[in-house]
Parts: sequence; C-alpha cells; structure tokens
Amino acid sequence: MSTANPIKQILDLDGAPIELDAMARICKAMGHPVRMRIIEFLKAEKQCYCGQIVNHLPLAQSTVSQHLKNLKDAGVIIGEVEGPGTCYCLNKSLLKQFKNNLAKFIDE
Amino acid sequence: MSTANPIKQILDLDGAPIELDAMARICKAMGHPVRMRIIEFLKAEKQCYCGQIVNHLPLAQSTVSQHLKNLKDAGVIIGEVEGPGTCYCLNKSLLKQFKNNLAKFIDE
DNA sequence: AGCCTTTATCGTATTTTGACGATAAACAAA
DNA sequence: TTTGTTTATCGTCAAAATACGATAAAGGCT
Repeated sequence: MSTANPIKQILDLDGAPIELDAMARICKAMGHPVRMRIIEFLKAEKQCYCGQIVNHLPLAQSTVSQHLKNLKDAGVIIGEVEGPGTCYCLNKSLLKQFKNNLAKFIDE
Repeated sequence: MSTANPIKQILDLDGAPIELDAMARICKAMGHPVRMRIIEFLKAEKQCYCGQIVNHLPLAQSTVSQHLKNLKDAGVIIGEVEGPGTCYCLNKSLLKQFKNNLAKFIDE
C-alpha cells in the first residue's frame, strides 16, 4: 500500500486546505444532474426509499443506488435501514454548514 | 449529429431543471481540490496569469491550463488576453448568484 | 525579422465515473 | 421455512476526467 495522492499531500502543506477539500468533496457529489435531482426529490419528500427514486427517474435501480452511495459517502444524505429497505433523508446540518462555508468562501 | 444525452432530455421535462443543471455544472467545476485551490488563489490575488498558478502548485503548466479551461467553461472565472499572456479573475457575479441559488436551494 | 516569454492545444496514457444486468443480502409476511 | 420485496454490491463496458510532455500560437522586445 503506497502513499495516497502525492498532490493532495503537497496541497495540504499550507493554508486551510482541509476545509477546501471538504467543500470540493461536497461540490463533487452535487456536481451531477442526476444527484441534484435526487437531492431535490429528497427535499420535497423529506425521506424516501431507493425504489421511489427509481420510479421517479429513468435509470436502473443499481445506478440510482450508486448515486445514493456517492451522496452518502460525501455526507450529503443519511441512510438508515428501516424494514426491508433503507430510508434516506438529507443531512440538513451538513448542507447548511456547506452553504455557510461556501458563502464565506465566496464573500470574503 | 444525433440527439444529446437522452437522460438529460427526460430530466428536462418537468420542474425547473435548468437551474439545477446550472448549479450542477458549477458544482462540478468546483468539485476538484486543485480547482478549489485555483479559486482560492485568485481570490487572494484578485487577478493573475497562468504562470503564477503554475509556480504555486505542483502541477505541469498544461495541467493548470486545463483546469483553468474547466473553470472558464463553467463561467467561474474570466480570462482576457493581456499582453503576452491571459489574465484571469473570478467571475464574482456568477459566484454570488451561485451562492444565492444554492442557499435558496438548501434553505427552502 | 528574429528571439524570448507565455499560454493554449494536441496526443497520449492512466484512472475514475457512470451506466447496466445479474446476483447476493436483509428483512417482512405467510 | 419459504416466499416475496427491497436494496446493495459485483462484474463489465463505454465514456469522461486527469495528468503529462511536446508543440503551436500570440504577443512583446531588441
């Protein structure tokens, strides 16, 4: 197991790149039209199962599940097992923090 | 010339996906640690040439130029030819609009 | 004109992403 | 236990992203 991305390491040397990288990760997760649609859907439904999103979008179940995983890995959504499936909802605190950090980043 | 991405077309049928897609595009452009660093650098320097960023980051000149092109294509930065090189600066109005749209999207 | 500086673009190789179908895993209900 | 439902994961493939060196293009200077 070699070292992680050497560029990342160098980039981490100065400044406050941790927050920058965190913002980049969230931006990346939101940087896809399908995932934006999923977020929008979750915003309207408050919470839902994977199947509902599959019914709402013209994509295979596995594809939607992958996008959900991306969003979950970035912390944008939270999923907890509930009965036969997994119930997803937005991670509102993270989204608000992201919003605030981004606003500060852009305004300052 | 066939049609564009069919998924995009279906996704465009209802709701207000244009703004969603626009936000996704900007998010995608900002969704990379190097490009975030470039934005941060431009924020501090107000404006600069490609070469200054190359000196600031451990990347080849062509790589930095590519990232600058990505940011420019998304509208995040503006570049105008000035003398021997191109002078880049942040597109503040777009960034503020993006910030506002995202805040509205997250808060509502 | 010739030269130097600067940056964009080309060609290429590697990695990552995004999509799918098929399958496995987890749980409820009969 | 068996069956049915739901979702996550695996394997695969095509397309896009990322990085690099090399080169072309544009502009300033002597």
